[in-house]
Amino acid sequence: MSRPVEIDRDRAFRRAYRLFWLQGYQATSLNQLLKTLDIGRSSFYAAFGSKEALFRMVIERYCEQAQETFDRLRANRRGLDVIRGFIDETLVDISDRKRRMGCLAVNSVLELAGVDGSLQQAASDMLEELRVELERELIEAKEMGEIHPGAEPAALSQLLLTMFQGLRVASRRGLTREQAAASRDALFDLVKASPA
Amino acid sequence: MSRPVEIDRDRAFRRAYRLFWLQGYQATSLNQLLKTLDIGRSSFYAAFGSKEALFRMVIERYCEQAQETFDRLRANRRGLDVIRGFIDETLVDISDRKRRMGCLAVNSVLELAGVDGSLQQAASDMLEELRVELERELIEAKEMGEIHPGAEPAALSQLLLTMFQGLRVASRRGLTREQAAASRDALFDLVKASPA
DNA sequence: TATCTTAAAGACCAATTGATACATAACCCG
DNA sequence: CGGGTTATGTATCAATTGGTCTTTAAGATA
Repeated sequence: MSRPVEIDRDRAFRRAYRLFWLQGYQATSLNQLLKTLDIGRSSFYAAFGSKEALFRMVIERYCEQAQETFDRLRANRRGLDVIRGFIDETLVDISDRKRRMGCLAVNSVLELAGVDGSLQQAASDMLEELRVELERELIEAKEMGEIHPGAEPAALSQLLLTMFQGLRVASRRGLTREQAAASRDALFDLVKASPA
Repeated sequence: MSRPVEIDRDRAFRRAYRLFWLQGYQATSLNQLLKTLDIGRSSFYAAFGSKEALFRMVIERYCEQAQETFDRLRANRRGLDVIRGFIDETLVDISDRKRRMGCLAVNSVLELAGVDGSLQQAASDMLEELRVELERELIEAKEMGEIHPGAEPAALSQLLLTMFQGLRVASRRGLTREQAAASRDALFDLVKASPA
């Protein structure tokens, strides 16, 4: 039939994923991508369409990954433990280098504000999805009696998301594992106490 | 002696300030700057040195502005009221468009992570300065009995800064005035309650 | 008025941007 | 062993990037 594909698309995608996450969209040039993915220009465009299209896929994949993490955690936890697990996996129990990368969605929302509205929206949507997941677990936590019976999961999820976003900024500023753990604990003290 | 300056440097600077804040460093091209500042290339380089140098000045000015806001607020408030005033002025009582711009320091910390470490550091330093200001007022608040006598201003200032950063992200995502006000109130409930 | 100093306009620069076109090469099938 | 099909390598593209350099112009002083 034809010449077979030599390129390891998944491998290339994973590298692009990491590079975009690390540097952001604008700061990542096509040449750097080609070098990092170790593929030629033609292969790049054949496989991914364009730099922007690839970034879109990366964002999408990032969302799925977060969803998968939630689903996995829910297999053997419930309520606040799910949220705690998510924070641990994304903020505390990771290498310093990875913590430095922050959250791709948060990074993108800020970087792309004045560049590409629809890309920014995609990133923003992901954060809203995260909030919904948080709310879901807060509802569960309320039923389980983990949090105050008068607490409002919707409002509380908003507060949690804000804290999460703030921690991701701190993360990029060099938050240490110890500080991350302390923030997590403070966060949970706060969730359990609210409303006073 | 010589030909007199025609350029309104302050006016140009103010425009650059706003443009960088709105779009970020990378997304703002030199040509767009020249058009917006309404000056020629020569005048630009004579007045500001380079795009990067100008951005540095903008960041610096942004820090001063925040300091001035704090100083002004302290003229007739103390403790938590200073913090509340700061939040109101930077997050609540502003136009939707301005709220959309978020915080230049937060934006820059995320955008410049993979671009220019020293620029990023400058932005990050500003946030640390903000935390120090918050801590100062929390100490005052503690002496005034506004917050729990067992509260630790250092830790609480960290929490506040995290919330602040998170709100600035939310801000760029389109937080409304009402949501901002609600977040502010939730924040203060939390500060007064802590530690439970 | 002639000259000196300096500001501003704009031509020009190499380098890089993301992207395309075309040529080449690899493989399957007949 | 060709032909057909498709993947890859490379030359090339116009546009834009931030920045410099030369020229022109404006005023002050002598």
